[in-house]
Amino acid sequence: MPAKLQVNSPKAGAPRSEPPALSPLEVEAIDLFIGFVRLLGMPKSVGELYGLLFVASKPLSHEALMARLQMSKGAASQGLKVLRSLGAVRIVYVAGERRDHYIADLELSKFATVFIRDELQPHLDSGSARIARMEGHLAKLPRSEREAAAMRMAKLRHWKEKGEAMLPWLLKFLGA
Amino acid sequence: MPAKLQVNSPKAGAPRSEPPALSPLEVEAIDLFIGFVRLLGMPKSVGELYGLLFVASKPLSHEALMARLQMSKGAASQGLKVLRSLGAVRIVYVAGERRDHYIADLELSKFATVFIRDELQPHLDSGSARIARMEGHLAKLPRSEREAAAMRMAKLRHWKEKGEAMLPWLLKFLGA
DNA sequence: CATCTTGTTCATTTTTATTTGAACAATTTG
DNA sequence: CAAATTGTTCAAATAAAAATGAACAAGATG
Repeated sequence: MPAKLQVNSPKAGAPRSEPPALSPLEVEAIDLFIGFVRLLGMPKSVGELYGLLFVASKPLSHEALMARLQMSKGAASQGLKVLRSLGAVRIVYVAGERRDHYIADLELSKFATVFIRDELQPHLDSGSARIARMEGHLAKLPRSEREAAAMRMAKLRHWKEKGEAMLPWLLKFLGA
Repeated sequence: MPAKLQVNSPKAGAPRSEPPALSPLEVEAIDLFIGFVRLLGMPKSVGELYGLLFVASKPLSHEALMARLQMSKGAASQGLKVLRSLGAVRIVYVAGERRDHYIADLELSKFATVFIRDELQPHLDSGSARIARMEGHLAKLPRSEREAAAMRMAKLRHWKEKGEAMLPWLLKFLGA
């Protein structure tokens, strides 16, 4: 339902001008960030919101975002919540405006940092317990299989350590 | 339809014994790799297949995988195709057996390497052209917005370079 | 304090991703 | 070479993820 975009003209009458279409620059930025967030397994609405905010020259309200991206109120609300939680976006006060206004934090590292903390870290952290558990099961294997399996466990441990060694480095790299 | 799993007993009669249930070790491995492949945005069937193969003490046939994981023939075929293309799994010849048999390549780096090559690289590679395009659009912006936007383009370029600098290092790390 | 505005939540719908299973092609076997 | 086995492909079914929109809560405003 594209028609009847918004019926709340500020005071009355005036039939709410359409929000300006997206400029080529904006489209390009949105497209870029859609790809980026998809890579991190996030919904594309998050990329749309961040992309538009990234090139916006001034703070945009929740409603402006929603209107210009033709996105539902709910989707915008949820996407902005995610972006806020990443620290990728920030609410700024705009004089005389009642609505929340958003600006992008330009530190792209925020995305990666949170991804590492929320996705990678937990996997590695639970890894030790898991490997221990697996080594426990090893004992019950027939002798003939035990050695090969033990070798695989060693591989796993090796990779876990490798991952753990890499993360701090990665974070430092990103943070620099 | 769990009944009638397979009616092809090697020679005749004998009503095909159920495939052995998954051992705790296998379950643990499968669970581990499901998480791992999900992280890379792959379907969980791929993780199931690789997980089972990772701890298997001998090559498993397509059919054995399918039966033990209770997965359809199609899913197994497609999952194995993916794993083969990653180099994470290999077909081995088993004397006297007609069916293909698979073993896992234990180099987990294969997953990451292919992910980097297929997902990250292309994004970075298309990045230069995109930034150039965006800088083209910049010229058409009103003076007031141009500077802020130019700054953002600089940020983008910076991150692209950072990414490009990181990849070779990452690959070396993984490959070591 | 009644009314409006703004934003969030969540049940429902829509869209997208994955799996299934049947048709097919290829290969083997007797 | 007919019959049987094995694996792939793909249309259809199912499951999972995301978006919608209406109900609601929390302020503002007069």
